[in-house]
Amino acid sequence: MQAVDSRFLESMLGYNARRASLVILGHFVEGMADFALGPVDFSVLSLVRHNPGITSRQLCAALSILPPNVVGLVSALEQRGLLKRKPHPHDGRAVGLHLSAAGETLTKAAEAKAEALENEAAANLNASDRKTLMRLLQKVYL
Amino acid sequence: MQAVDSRFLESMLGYNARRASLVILGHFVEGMADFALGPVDFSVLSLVRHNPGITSRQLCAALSILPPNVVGLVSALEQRGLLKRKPHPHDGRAVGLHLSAAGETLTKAAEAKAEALENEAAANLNASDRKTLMRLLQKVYL
DNA sequence: TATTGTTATACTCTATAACTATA
DNA sequence: TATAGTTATAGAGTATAACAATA
Repeated sequence: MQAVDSRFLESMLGYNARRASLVILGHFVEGMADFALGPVDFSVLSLVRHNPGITSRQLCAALSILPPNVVGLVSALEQRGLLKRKPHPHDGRAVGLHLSAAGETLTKAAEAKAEALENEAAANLNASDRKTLMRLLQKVYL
Repeated sequence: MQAVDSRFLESMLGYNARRASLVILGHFVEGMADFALGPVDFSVLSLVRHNPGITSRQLCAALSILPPNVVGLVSALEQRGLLKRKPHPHDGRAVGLHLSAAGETLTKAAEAKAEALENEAAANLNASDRKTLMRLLQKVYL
C-alpha cells in the first residue's frame, strides 16, 4: 500500500490529541479487561473512592457525561456489588454514592493497574516529557 | 455544588488527552457547522485533496476507521458533489477518490477555517508550547 | 421556579460477519 | 488464497424531552 501524505492533519492539534487518546484508551481497555471495567466505569469508581458521597450530578460535571447516561452506569456497578446508593444527608432529592468493601478493594487494585498501564502507554516519554505533556493538555481544556 | 477531588484522574495521561480532545473537537464541530462537515468528513476531504486517487483502504489506515464505515461517509460526500470515484489505474478492485472542483474550493476554505479554529483552541498556548505538545502527542501514538 | 434523579427514546459512532469482484 | 469495496447488522456511546420528588 502506497504512503499517504497526512502532513496537514498532523499539523492539527485536534487530530493529534484524538489519535493519542485513541491509542491510550485502546491500551487501557485491553489491560483493564481483567477487571471488566470500561474507562468510564473506572473513572466513576475512582471518583467515588476519592469523594465518598458524591452525587450523580457531580459525576456528570467531573466527567462531562449526561445525567440519563449515568443511571445505567451506576446501576450496573451497584448490581455488581461495587457501590451503594445512600440518601444524601442534607438534600432529599440527591443520592450519595459510596464504595462497598468489595468496591474499595477492586478500585484500589484497578487504580494500581491503571498506573501500570499509564507507564506502558508513556513508555516513549521520559518523566519530564510526561509532566510537560500533562501540563500542556490541561492548559487546553481547563 | 461542592468541589470534587479529581486529582487521581488528572494525573492520568489518557484522562487528560481525552478531555483535551473533547474540548478541541467540540470547538471544531461548532466552527465547522458552516461547511456542514464533521471532523471525519473534514479529514477525508483533506486527505483526498493532498492525495488525489487515494483509496478507501488508505483512508481507513490513515484515520483508524473501518472499511464498512467509510462507505456511507464517501457516498454522502459524493452525493453532495464534493468528490468523485474513479476506477483505479492499476487495480481493478480499487476505486480512487478525487475532489470535484466544488470539493476543491470547499476543502480549501474548510482547511483555512480549521487553521483559524486551531489558533482559537490553542489560544492558551504560545508557539513553542504548541509545537512541544504536538511532538509529545505524536511520540505517544506513532 | 429550579434542581436531582429517572425513563424513554433517538441518533451517532464503531464493530463484526459475510458477500462480490478482482488480484 | 488474499485483498478492495460493499451490505447488513449489532453494539457502544451520546443526545433530547418529559416526568416525579424535593428544594
